[in-house]
Amino acid sequence: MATERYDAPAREKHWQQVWNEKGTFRTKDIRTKDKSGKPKRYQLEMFPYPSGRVHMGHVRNYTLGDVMARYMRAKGFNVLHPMGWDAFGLPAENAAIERKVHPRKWTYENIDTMRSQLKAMGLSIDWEREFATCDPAYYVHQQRLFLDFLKKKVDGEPLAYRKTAKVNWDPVENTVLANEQVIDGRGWRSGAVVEQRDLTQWFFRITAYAEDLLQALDKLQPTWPDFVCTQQRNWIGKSTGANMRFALEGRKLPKKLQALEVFTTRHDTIFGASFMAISAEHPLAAHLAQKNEELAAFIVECRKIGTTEEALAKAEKKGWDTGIVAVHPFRPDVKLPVYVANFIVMGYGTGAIFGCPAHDQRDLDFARKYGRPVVPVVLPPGADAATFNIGSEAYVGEGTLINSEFLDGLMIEAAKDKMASLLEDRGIGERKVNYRMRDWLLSRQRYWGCPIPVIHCGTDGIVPVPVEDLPVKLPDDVTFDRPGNPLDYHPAWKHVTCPKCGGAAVRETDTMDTFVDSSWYQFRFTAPNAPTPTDKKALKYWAPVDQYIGGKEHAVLHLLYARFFTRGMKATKHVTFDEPFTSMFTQGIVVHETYRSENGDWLTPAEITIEGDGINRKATSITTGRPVEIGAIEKMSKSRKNVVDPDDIIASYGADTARLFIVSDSPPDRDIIWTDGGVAGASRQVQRIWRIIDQVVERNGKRNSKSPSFGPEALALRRAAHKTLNGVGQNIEALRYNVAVAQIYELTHALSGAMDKSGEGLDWAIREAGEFLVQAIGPMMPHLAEECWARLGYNTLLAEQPWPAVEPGLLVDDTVTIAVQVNGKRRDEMTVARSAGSGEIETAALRLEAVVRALEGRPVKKVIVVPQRIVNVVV
RNA sequence: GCGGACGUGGUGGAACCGGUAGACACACAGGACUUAAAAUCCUGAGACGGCGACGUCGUGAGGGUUCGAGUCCCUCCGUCCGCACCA
Repeated sequence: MATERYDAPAREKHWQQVWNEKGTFRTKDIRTKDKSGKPKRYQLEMFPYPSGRVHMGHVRNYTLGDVMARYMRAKGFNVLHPMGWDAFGLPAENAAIERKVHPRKWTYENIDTMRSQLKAMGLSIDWEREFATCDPAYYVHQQRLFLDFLKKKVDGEPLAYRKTAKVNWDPVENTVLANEQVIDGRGWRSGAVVEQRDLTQWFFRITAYAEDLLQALDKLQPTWPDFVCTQQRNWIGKSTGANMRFALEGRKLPKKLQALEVFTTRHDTIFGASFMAISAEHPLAAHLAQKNEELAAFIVECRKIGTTEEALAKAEKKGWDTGIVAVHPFRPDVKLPVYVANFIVMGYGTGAIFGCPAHDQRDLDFARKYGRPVVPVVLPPGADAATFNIGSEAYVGEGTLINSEFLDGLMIEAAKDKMASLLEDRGIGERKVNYRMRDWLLSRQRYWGCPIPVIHCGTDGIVPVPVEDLPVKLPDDVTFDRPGNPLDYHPAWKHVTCPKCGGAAVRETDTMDTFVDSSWYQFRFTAPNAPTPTDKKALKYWAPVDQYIGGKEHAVLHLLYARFFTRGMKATKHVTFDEPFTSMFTQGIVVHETYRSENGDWLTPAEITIEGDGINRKATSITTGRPVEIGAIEKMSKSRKNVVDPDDIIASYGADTARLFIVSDSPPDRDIIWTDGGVAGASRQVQRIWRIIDQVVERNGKRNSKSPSFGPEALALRRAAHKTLNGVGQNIEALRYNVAVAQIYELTHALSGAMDKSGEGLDWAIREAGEFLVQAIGPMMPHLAEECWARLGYNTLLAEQPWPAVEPGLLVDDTVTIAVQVNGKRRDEMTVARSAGSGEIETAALRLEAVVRALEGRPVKKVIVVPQRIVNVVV
């Protein structure tokens, strides 16, 4: 019996079945059934897109979350740990086009596959709360939220609204493309040159919360990764400055265009202004272009470089002199020529600037090219006003104002303040805060998404679909045999009667961006069957999510959208708080070596064998026997073929091995290199623990009896066991799983070391340490833990056991080993009683032979004693 | 260009508040068991010098603060990520 190998794949199926039958991980409905009075813990990982099969990134994500969920359950929390599917999206439509399979069928087949794969991982998930966002039972509530956002006004404007926006239009596919579908200015599928078209689109007014989303980051910072907070701050892009208006001269202009408004953060430098520049899309440019073909051509040219970002950043600054001039507001005799310039973006500020070349690099480049004057108005500290000159680099640092009349001598901030007040007094400008973030464009001209529940009526305009008519369901009978949005050319679906006047009307055929689906799913899990989007009681108990875990790639969009949506749902009375995720953790990716055959084809790890090690490692193709080049370690991807299928690992080694590999060695937030060697190592550990527990059982210690007195061996083992359990718990809570695993290994060493000893109370201690070991591995290797628990003679489930209480007295040793330094250099160490005082330690240290030798007879100047830590003898 | 993160043995990594750098693991070497191998167990190991006790050096580089720095401060180098003409 003792030498039997643990058959992980078989036993794992068994325990999964037991958990399933007993409903071990089913979370009780808080509204009716749970009366436990336990504190709650909501553990959530980003739900997957059902792309087809589970990949290692999923395995990592859900393992990390499951360890936390299982640990918290053992710690006495009432845990909510749900799973669902981010099921709308473009790949389903691509599959429909390429393989003639309906998006719904494709999606649900993938969900079935992936659900069974996730179940094989042994995740402690309440599968009864599962939902897919493509289910009308889910999106009906999303449509309701949309209608509430449509109605709700924040600062006088509705949260959902329509306006025209530029979209990427593929003239061959006859459809709108997402930015990532535009490659080098061409449609990814058709290869046609993409046009910019104006379409009326739906938006969420996320900018209404720009300031709040920014401010609240300070409160999230301690429990969110720094980089996520900084990226969100940059994305929101707050800048404080002023709007100012310039009178225009030189041509007859319509009233609206007679003044040019600019946004600036450097209103202090107005006396250094030497030109004005407006965007090619500015109304003034459009107006002038009507009667000027040359300008019209220039505008078209500007628009072209707008498609590739790389070119955009490097493109040479170009301008077109309109012949119009702006009057300097403080020096009426100074006229500033107005250019249409390719580096001014319409979407930011007012789409127009005044150029101050001395203190802005872009303006300087432009001024040098078009021969505009460069007058410094800020003098760096210590520089001489008479000789200070701008060369090829603009001065953007601190300093005092010069050449600026009434601003002279002021520091930049003071000058800005004075200038802003002056603008306001004169009525030609005002203080202004600008944000880079734009409103969230949620319209998608796609079939496989949540329909936007409005109706367009010739007489009543935009009419919301009445709540009782929801959901607006997607029609099933659609075809993908021609380009464009199937909803648009469906023969019947969009034709309806107007809910207001009863006349003929048409449905909105746009569907929602799938980021909408994932912006509130975390709340739906708290009451997945509620008749309203959220259930007050359930939400009050469970929300917000205590620990959210997911990929770094969602640092901005998904997390920012979810934060906005929570605010919107608060404004519409669906939730009572602002932030959806109390604590956020971003995991690293799974990477693997790449392999290429002689003719450059990528090969999968399964198609090759490797021999040797270090620089002698050689890879060979299994099918051809030819040498294979071992390439860089990269993110697992289908295109590089460096993928390992989780199913293969689970089938041959078991889920616990995969889970252990995921959590050992690499810190969860860093990238993890998947290697065969590492998997084999994890598998060995699984077997080692199984054997140790077997030995523990053979040893036949009893723990149910009263604790005996303990000899030194037993005491040492008990200390190790209690320290381990304590450390493992702390490290799991801090998501430092790799350190927790290392501590578990230390306990296995202590246990196997004690196994061939004997001593007073040792059998008892071995039994205790064995049980602690099983408890400690529970969150990470739950199947093995159940198997060991049963082997220890229990007929209960380990998953239902509380985390054992540690005895505080066993966490500290009676004696401590402290280092002894001479002049900061370690010379020896000594073991003293923990309670030893400074004087005692000092005398003992000075007596040490190594210390005496190092002193070389020199007089001791000072002795620094830090009890329990270190002694430093200074000479 | 701007912003962020990181840099520790052959490798992944550990080191709470500044207090014995290298826990734990992988790979490696030696040994035990075996006819042999696999599996398993034990031992060794940062580098350099020395038979040895031991000594010197050592956390990307340089400087600083301190009795004491992987940890704090400054400068530089490198890697990765995000944003990218944002006025």
